[in-house]
Amino acid sequence: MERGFKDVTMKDIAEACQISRGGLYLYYPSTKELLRDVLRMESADSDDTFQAALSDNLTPSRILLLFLREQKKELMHPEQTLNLALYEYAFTGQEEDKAFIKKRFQQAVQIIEHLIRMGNETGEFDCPNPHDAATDIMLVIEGMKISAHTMGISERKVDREIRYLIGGLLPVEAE
Amino acid sequence: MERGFKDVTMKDIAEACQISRGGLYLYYPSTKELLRDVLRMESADSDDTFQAALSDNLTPSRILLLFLREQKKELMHPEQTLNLALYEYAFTGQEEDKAFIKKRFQQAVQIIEHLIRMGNETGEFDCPNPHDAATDIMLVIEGMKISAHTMGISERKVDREIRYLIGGLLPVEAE
Amino acid sequence: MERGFKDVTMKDIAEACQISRGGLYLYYPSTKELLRDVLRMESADSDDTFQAALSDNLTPSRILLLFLREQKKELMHPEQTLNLALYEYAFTGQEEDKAFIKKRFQQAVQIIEHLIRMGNETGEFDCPNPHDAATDIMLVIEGMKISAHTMGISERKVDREIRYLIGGLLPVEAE
Amino acid sequence: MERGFKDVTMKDIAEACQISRGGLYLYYPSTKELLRDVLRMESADSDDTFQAALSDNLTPSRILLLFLREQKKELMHPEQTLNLALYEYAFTGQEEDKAFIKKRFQQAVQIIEHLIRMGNETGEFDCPNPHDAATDIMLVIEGMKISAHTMGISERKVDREIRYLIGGLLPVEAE
DNA sequence: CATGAATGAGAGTTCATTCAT
DNA sequence: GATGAATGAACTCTCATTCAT
Repeated sequence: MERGFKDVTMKDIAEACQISRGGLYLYYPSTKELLRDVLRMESADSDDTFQAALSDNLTPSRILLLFLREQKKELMHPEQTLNLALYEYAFTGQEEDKAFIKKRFQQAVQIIEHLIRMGNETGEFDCPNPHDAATDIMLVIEGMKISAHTMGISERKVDREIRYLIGGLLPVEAE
Repeated sequence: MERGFKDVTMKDIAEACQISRGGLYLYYPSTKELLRDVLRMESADSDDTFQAALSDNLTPSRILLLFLREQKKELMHPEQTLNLALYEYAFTGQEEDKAFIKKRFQQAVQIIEHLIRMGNETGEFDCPNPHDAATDIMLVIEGMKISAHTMGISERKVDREIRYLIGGLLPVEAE
Repeated sequence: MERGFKDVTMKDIAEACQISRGGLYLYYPSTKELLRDVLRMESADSDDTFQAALSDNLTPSRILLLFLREQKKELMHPEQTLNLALYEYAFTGQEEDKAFIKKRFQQAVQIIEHLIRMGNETGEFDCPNPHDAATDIMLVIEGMKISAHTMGISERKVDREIRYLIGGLLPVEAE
Repeated sequence: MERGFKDVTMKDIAEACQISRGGLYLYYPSTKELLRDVLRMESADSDDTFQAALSDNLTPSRILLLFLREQKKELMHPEQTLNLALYEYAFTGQEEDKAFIKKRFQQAVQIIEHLIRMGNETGEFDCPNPHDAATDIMLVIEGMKISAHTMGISERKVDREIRYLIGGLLPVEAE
């Protein structure tokens, strides 16, 4: 979180963990493998959160809103996030790394798509193209994430964007 | 383009320019200042392109399409782009750098907003909220750009997304 | 055999022995002591071989030839030999180590000298200076050993050299 | 000379040369390349000495004796010699290195062979097989060199061996 | 006895940066 | 202006060695 991926050194990490440098090397041969592992753990965590929400019997629009609010939190405090490290990691990445990141993205798209379809059935949503809409939402989030790191993003803007995204899914008479 | 910002060294640049290291230091004290200058030049170039299109008397939807196609080209060949360097540069950046990047982004938003308004007048578009729509478009592009670097993006996906974005602007009966 | 003395580490040895590093340290405090022991064992082995040959009632020239053939085998496959390790060990060595190696060398000289004297008596050999001749033979062998490691040595050359050495011991009319 | 090849570090050399480590790396990427160069220079030096002796119109036996005395000097002070480094270097060596060392050895053999042939003509020597004899002499020298490093060698022994080698070349009535 | 986690010293290596020429 | 040799800081990585278990 503090240094991102490119700038962090094994020394930094060893010191932060209060472990010797040699000791750290017993577990990870480089920052790359280490980050990979950390990302995997984090990924597992957020999956759990998602599943919990789904099994809580909330309405689709409610769950989607919760998801977007969760994203908002991260957008407001990008420096408490591993996103910067993830991006830098991805930039150097081989195909294997790209596959890992792609999978993360597409899982999110699928879940949102699923929510939209459910909402279409309950009448909460009226979206002719759930897959494209879901992809679009995720790309906007991705765009906001990177914006948060590169130029900063205001809370107002995030809120407006969330409303805009949700608005696009609602039936016309509801707008 | 080859190394991004974090990995490139003054040595790399000096060699690529066939200049001595000491000589390079006469012009730039670090890769940071050097990249800043390169980005500024590039920015000026793309502004010119935009202005030229506007003064060519094309319809708003046509210009927007041209703009999106231009973006598509970059998305298909991210390694021939300075985006990676720009992102890495932004990640380390101080407020000054952020302001520079934000300005670039907002100029683009303004132009797109302007095009949408023009399109609303000519009847090509029917968009109740030009500013939000323009912001949304730019965020999607930003999302696709970062995706192109982190996980790769297929031409099909880009095309579908472009259609989706334009589709959102068209009058209902035109869909 | 694989790494020589300078390059081998306690880690290598522990792994090759499928023992823990800590466990290895219970027996040997360093590669030096360990090698010393291995060399001692090997030395004892080759002494036994020699003694066996002597008590087999072969003629002196026969025994000498057997000895030289044994050396030849080692010269042809220096990488299956501890010679490299021995040399590297000797290079770092204190007086104690030198004494050990010198003893090995001089024992061999004595045996060869003894064989030459026996051959002189039976008339197989005609060598006015058995001690010098024996030293000479051992030095040539030493020279070939080091050559085998440093530049390689062909079988033909070894054969020729063996013939040359034996030839120098034979009575003039036998040549 | 002090550390041999395996133990010497770039740091040692940098300090001995009163140069910074980074500075040393400007010239040599590793101790290997550095030693290679030093050996080449030394080799050139000793070639010159040899050539000078040949053109001084001394008798073959005289030149040979001078050569052997030169070798003796080195044998008496092996620690002022690069032999140890050369041996260790050779031990790790690839084919290229072996070829270099072999060439050195064979050049010496050729010169000695040449001297023996000249001596045969002048009647100073009576050696039926100059090539084998020359090889033998060089192997003995090699044997003494390695002995000097591994177990030490006394001046008396060297003298005796030199006499023995020369003796083998002289006509029978001269012995 | 044996293990293996942990430490810490030290080697290799690369560059940002300076400066005499 | 321009060069490029030189420096020195910092980082990676590997093991000899120790020690609690």
